[in-house]
Amino acid sequence: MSDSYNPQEIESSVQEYWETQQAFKAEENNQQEKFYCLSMFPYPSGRLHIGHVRNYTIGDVISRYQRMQGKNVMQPMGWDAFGLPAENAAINNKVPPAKWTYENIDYMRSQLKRLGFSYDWSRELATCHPKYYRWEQWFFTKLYEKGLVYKKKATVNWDPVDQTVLANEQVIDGRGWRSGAVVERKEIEQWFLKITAYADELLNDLDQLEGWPDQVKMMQHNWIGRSEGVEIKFAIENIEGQEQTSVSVYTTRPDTLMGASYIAIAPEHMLAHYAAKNASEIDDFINQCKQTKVSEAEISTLEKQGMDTGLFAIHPISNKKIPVWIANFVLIEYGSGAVMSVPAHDQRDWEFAKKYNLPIIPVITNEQNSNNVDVSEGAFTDKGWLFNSQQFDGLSSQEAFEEIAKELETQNKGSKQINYRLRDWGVSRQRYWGCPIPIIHCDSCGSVPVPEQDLPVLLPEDIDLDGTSSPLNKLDDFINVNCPKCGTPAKRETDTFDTFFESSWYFARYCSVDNDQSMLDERAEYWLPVDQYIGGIEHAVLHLLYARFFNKLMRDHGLYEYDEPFKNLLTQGMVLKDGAKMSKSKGNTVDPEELINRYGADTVRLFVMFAAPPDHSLEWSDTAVEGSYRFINKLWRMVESFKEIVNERQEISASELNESQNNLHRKVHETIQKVTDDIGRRYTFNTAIAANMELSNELQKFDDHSTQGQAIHQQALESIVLMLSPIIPHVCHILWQKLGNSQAVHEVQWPKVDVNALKKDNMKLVVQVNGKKRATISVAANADNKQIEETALSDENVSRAITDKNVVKVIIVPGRLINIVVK
RNA sequence: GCCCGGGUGGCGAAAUUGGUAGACGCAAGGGACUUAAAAUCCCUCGGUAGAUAAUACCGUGCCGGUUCGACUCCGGCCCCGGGCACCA
Repeated sequence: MSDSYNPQEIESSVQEYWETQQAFKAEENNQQEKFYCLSMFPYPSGRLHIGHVRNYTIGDVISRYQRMQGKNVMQPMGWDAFGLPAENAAINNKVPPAKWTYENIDYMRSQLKRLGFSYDWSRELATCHPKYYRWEQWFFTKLYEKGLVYKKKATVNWDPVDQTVLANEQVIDGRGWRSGAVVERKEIEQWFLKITAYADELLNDLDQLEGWPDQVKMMQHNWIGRSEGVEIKFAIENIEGQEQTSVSVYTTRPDTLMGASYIAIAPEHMLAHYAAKNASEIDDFINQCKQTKVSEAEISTLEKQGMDTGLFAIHPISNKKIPVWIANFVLIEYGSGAVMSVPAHDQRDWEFAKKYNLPIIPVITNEQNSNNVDVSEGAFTDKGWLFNSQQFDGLSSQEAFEEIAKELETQNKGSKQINYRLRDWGVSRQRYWGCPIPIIHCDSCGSVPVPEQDLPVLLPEDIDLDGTSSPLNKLDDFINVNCPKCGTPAKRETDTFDTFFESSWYFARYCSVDNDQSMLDERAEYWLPVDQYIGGIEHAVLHLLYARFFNKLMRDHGLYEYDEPFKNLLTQGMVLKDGAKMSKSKGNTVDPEELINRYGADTVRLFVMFAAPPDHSLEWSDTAVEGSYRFINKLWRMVESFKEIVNERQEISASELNESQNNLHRKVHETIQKVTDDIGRRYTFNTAIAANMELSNELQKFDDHSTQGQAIHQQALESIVLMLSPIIPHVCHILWQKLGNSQAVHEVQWPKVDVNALKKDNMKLVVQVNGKKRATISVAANADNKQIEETALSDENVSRAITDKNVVKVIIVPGRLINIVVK
């Protein structure tokens, strides 16, 4: 009697086995090569979605594969537990965010366990727990002492009805999502981390990251955006007595300076406020510009609008007067909040100048000693040679860069400067469900960090939320404290950290998760850096840049020595259904739990790995899941029926194999070679699975009950079970036992390629004539080019294709094809 | 708007360094087994012509180029997706 495949039964029993054996508990061991495999931890939103399943299956396959390669593997899991959704749930359902979050964590943990991931659960962490966040509060106070933290005004989305700050995603068509009020930009005091102090290192160290996709490195490179240019000071006319009597601009194209025809400033610029004092239409315009949310995408897609301030700037070289305009697309956050506009040589400036009838002064042409450039249809943005530029005429753009910078420096009106697009990291959030910023505001001492012995600053958990302002502002017990320095009554900071703060260092804390005496310890030195990090491509810049930054901060604080946190990075694509990202609002989600109930975890894991390579987006298909289930059933039956014919384990004797045994033997080792490369190097799990399916198809046709037949058959089945065990671990655990093995499959060594088995007597070559396939020929594996050519030319189809023509040349690509070029 | 990806049969995909386009799977059609169904097994499966053959031509978003040879490289365009600093 043979058993039939019952996924529910075997999965729970295998999971129980792993748990009682503590099979995946990781311990530091200097005798063994370590492998730290990390998947981006989830936000505990309530239930796992398919994107999680995909991400964590990839991580688990890599972990199990590396374990079979003999590595000491650590794969932890935790929860990115602070964030907005908990507050929304609290408002909607009257349940405190902490309760909601911890309940979600419990549920999602049970879902992860049902999927059979090989996590070391003893290292689990949740960022909303004081045991975790106390260390980031501590670290923040250390950064404060080092001068890497400062306070400044920054813009937020303000809902004037709910009296609350809104996240960008809470602003819909310019209105607050709850109140429907038109949102305004508002400036408030916030804490910043000096990430710009590390801009050069963050940029240069990208070169070290050989295991990162070029795409991600390119995005970070462009995000940091290092540029070399000149900062130029334009004096403002008739503005004596004001705080600011000039305006600074930064340009990467000082060679176009003589073509500057106006200055554009941000609506929040000090000069804009000055100009608005006596002109109500300017004031109106500034207010109108405020009614847009704080996002670069939003601002750069706005219709370009501007208003003349009536002020004039003095051109630093020509001393001519040029007007100062307010423009809605100039960002106060970036640089000095002002730009010099050269409409002839910048497309955006050109469009603005056309719209408002401002002068367009061409000064660059693509021929030397010419003044011939057409800017009637658009700006000429290439570099070239100067004209119309006084003493700089005839210089190349590159020469002019130097000469103009020198002239400005001499006159004390500007200097060469390196600039970054990267801005300092604003970490303050005006929200409840986050880590309290450990600062106390004292009237006489200013901002005072909370002393180490008073940490953690606990977030009060039993609260009500109503959607207006932060509840921390209303908790007198929380706010009213004595100043740690002078002891007089003071106020506690009520802002919390950006949740990126927590996710910037969790990778390190897993190593020392139980340490209540310090943030990290020597165990971090053993495990770090992360050998393989896996997560969504949507994190390519922000999270991954902040984590790299935090890593350098921790290194510079002596917490450990490594420059970069993640050696290898795999960015997985989105999971789509009907061509759109799965989301609750679109109603196109698939609940993995239902699939597990129906088919078992192995089928779900197999499908998500088979449907597409990990970095592609994955198009969900319900029917295709059936196919994965069918394949597992087929594999099960193959093992069952093999057990019926086999008497006892037979050993392969290579010299005794007949042709079909030899062919299968070769196929087994070709498959091992391919699958090892696919999983170990290429991360193309889909083709690794396909190769195993191909081998299974051949094996199914193999009906040879002889001694050697059984030996080859056994090896083929065992190889398939071993190679698929990282992907479908439960069923492979059982099948491995059924094949007569006592060791647990996750502890077995990965199969090795026998190079002798790969040898072939003949090879097939394609014959092309003028690049078109005309025939396939078979020649001896050691045939020389002359023999290959003769065989090819004697082929019937080939000779037909070249009749009446002259052979010009013959190209032979070893082992692949032969191309006969004729005329 | 800016930065980064992607586009191949009815569908998901494969083709790893410029060398046989469509492996593997899904769906579909035909057949075997069965009283029947499910399950399983076998066959066909990019298009056109041809006889369900041999074979020929066309075919990897569009237009053009380089090459003996282009899904792959180059130039230009169209469409889709990700990110844009307070979603995570």
